[in-house]
Amino acid sequence: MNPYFPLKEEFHCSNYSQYEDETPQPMEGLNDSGPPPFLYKTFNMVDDPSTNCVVSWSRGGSSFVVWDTHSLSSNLLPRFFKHNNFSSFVRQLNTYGFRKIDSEKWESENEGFIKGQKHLLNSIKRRKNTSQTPVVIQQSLGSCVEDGEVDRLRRDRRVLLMELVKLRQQQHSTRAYIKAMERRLQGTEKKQQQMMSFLASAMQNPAFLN
Amino acid sequence: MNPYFPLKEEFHCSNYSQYEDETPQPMEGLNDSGPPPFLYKTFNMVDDPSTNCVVSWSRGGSSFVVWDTHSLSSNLLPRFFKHNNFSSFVRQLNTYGFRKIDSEKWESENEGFIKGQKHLLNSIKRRKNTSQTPVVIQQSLGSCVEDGEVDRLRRDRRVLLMELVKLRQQQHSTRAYIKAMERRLQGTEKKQQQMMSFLASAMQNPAFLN
DNA sequence: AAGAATATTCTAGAACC
DNA sequence: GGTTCTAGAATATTCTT
Repeated sequence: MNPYFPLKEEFHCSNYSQYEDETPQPMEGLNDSGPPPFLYKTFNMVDDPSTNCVVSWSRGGSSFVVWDTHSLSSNLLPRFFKHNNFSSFVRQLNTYGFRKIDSEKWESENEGFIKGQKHLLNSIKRRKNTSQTPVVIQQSLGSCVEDGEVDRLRRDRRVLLMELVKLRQQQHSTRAYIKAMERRLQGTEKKQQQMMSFLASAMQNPAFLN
Repeated sequence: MNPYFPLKEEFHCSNYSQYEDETPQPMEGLNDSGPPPFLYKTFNMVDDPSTNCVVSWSRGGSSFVVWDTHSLSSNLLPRFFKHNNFSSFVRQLNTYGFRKIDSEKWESENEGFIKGQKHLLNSIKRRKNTSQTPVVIQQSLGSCVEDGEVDRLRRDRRVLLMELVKLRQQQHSTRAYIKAMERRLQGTEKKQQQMMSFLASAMQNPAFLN
């Protein structure tokens, strides 16, 4: 599976696409690189009305449906990505937090993946790397105490100890991260509360705004 | 994806199958339930010479090749299994210890999966245990020499391993907690954004509030 | 060019049946 | 045990600095 194939087929969907919207593209923060390639590529793929018979937005526009997985992998994926494997596409979706939401159809969803809201793609975060743990714990089944046994045991213990130290360090930094996040969350929720009460006052006395 | 579709296509492979062998079927132990369904179904599927253009044994017969994944999933899988998803098929192969051995072709292998050796299927074991606490540290009762040191080392190792397992579990749940918190934070910050823009509108046009 | 981030591939975990 | 969906892990590849 290492394809560089040209595309052979064209689409002749019964195309009910009425030149949807223009996705105003909110002029992107000037020094912002924009959403990750995978996200905007997928967005464009879903958004293209000429391929709605293969993949399209759902009715509400808050998710998308792959109507023909074969055609998607054979014809669409290689247009946008460097492969034609549906499973690779799915892996990426999961990495970016998409969820399959229908056991009958192939329909997937993500809070930041909304029809006409391309700017929301920036809110989608890729899941981070999990800890690189080599794990060299190999088991042994020495029956009696052989000459190498003691050495091996000593080596094992050393490796395990190093593992432990590393894990503990990881946990330490993780805790720090959690603390920071908790503070952030608290702050945000407090601000939200304040804004709510401010809004309430404003609604009771609109003059207040001036 | 919950299909009960009839099969539409037939195979017209340029069939170079010359009535291979008869797979002597070594009369199966009488009180033996035989290999798991997945294995013999897959074996039969691969072995069927009429579908060699879709899936077949490799030249040596020690592995098998899927030549057409689309056709396999659409036409062959539903004949043998209760689904038509290539990924589900692959999942089962992995569960039974098969390995993909060629990055170009889709070729997979298992020591017990050999052309003409159906009886070997019985040697293939399904993987099950999840948290493989892999090390079987058996305190061999009759340690031969210098038992003091060895026993202590063994005890150390056991303790360290348990420590490791515990830490890993902790980390796992910590990650879950972080994930939950990240979601929460994201939601809150989004709401806040929305409220801000709402407020902005309201301030520009206070009548809006009524 | 090193090092980080993202993409692709293959395998495994986990929930559900 | 089987099917499905998601995640882990190992490489590739690309982007950044």
